[in-house]
Amino acid sequence: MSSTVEDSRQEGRRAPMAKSERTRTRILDAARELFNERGTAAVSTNAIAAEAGISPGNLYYHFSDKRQIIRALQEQIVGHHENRWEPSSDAAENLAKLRENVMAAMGVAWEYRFFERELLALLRADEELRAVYTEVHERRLGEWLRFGEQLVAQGVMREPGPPRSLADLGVAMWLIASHWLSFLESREMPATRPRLRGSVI
Amino acid sequence: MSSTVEDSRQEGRRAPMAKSERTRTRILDAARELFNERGTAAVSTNAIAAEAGISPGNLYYHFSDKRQIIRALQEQIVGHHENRWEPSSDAAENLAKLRENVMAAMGVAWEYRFFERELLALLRADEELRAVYTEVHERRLGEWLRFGEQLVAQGVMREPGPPRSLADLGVAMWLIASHWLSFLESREMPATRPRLRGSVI
DNA sequence: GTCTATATCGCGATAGAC
DNA sequence: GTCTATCGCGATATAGAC
Repeated sequence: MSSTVEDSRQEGRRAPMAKSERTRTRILDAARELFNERGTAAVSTNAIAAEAGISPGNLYYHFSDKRQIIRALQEQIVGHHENRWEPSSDAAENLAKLRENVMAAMGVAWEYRFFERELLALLRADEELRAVYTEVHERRLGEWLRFGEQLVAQGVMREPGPPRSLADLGVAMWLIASHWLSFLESREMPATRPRLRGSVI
Repeated sequence: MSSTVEDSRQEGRRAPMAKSERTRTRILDAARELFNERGTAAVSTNAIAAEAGISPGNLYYHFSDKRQIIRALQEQIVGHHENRWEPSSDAAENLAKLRENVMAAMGVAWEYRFFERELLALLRADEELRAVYTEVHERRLGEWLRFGEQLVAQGVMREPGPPRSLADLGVAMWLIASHWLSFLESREMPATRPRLRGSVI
């Protein structure tokens, strides 16, 4: 369920949802689930409504468009990645944080795996989506770089030798983190929590 | 164009194609191109026919189904990966082969990037596709393992320390090779040949 | 082999009742 | 806010002429 990820970084106690807000959320959950299974293009708004347990028409009260649904899901993803990678002056703490963040990134990548998968097509089809994506990832890579430099400075990690850079390492880690669980799934090894833990070290 | 990949492993001189065969090939090329751009579900058979320069009806003379087209593309992919990873007794030769194969894998992954991207959805939607996929990848991983063990035995490579194994390393390399170019593309750094070379070392 | 024409279906999106 | 009904469109797949 969505809760696996949902809980990790939200405020401890959630404000009671308005009725409208709850429906909106159920639509997004349903859409995410179906997108992951079949891909965005193969999922009709009708199917989303059915999965969410509402009428087709009602869906259009909350979202003007399928694209709007995808954009809303993107916002959720961005939210999940916010405010990690603040480097600490304590080396052990940073190492723990590194592990935790890679785990978290894997979890998010899994729950929203349709997004990484269809990334290029999605970005091509929606300029607004692309704008947000580029901006966020620019920022994220910068954060990772500062964090990585700190790790190197603290002797927790060796800098990769030329011609490879810290940025390259970041990219490689990002690629692995975002696709590892999907890979397991494709090999018919269902991605369970313990398996996730086992994947990180 | 497709030739980038097409040429790499085929017999030196291609037999002259029958008219039927040529149309079939043009359909597959068109489909691959469009699938990569927009994703399989978003591409109609009409669009494929148009891109291939034939009529919608004609397409159904050559393929009974969109699924059949995808299956045919899968066969091409499998063909491109056949007969690499035969370990040699010469260490330098193996190292060169490792590089060459990673490059080649990247190239294929790029030309057929829709396939990796939509993998889970595709496998879920087509039992036959899944059967071929599992079988081929089982075999492939075995080949890589024997190759990797040879590299270790020849002192070209260190075995990763526990709890990571040679198989894990293979998976990580596979993930990177299959997604690296797509990643570059998503960052708006178009994947050119030189960039490919630069990516491998 | 290839074309044009067409039947059938399901999707996206809106209108209007409750 | 939510539903049902419906319009218009485009997609798949087939039929039949050339």
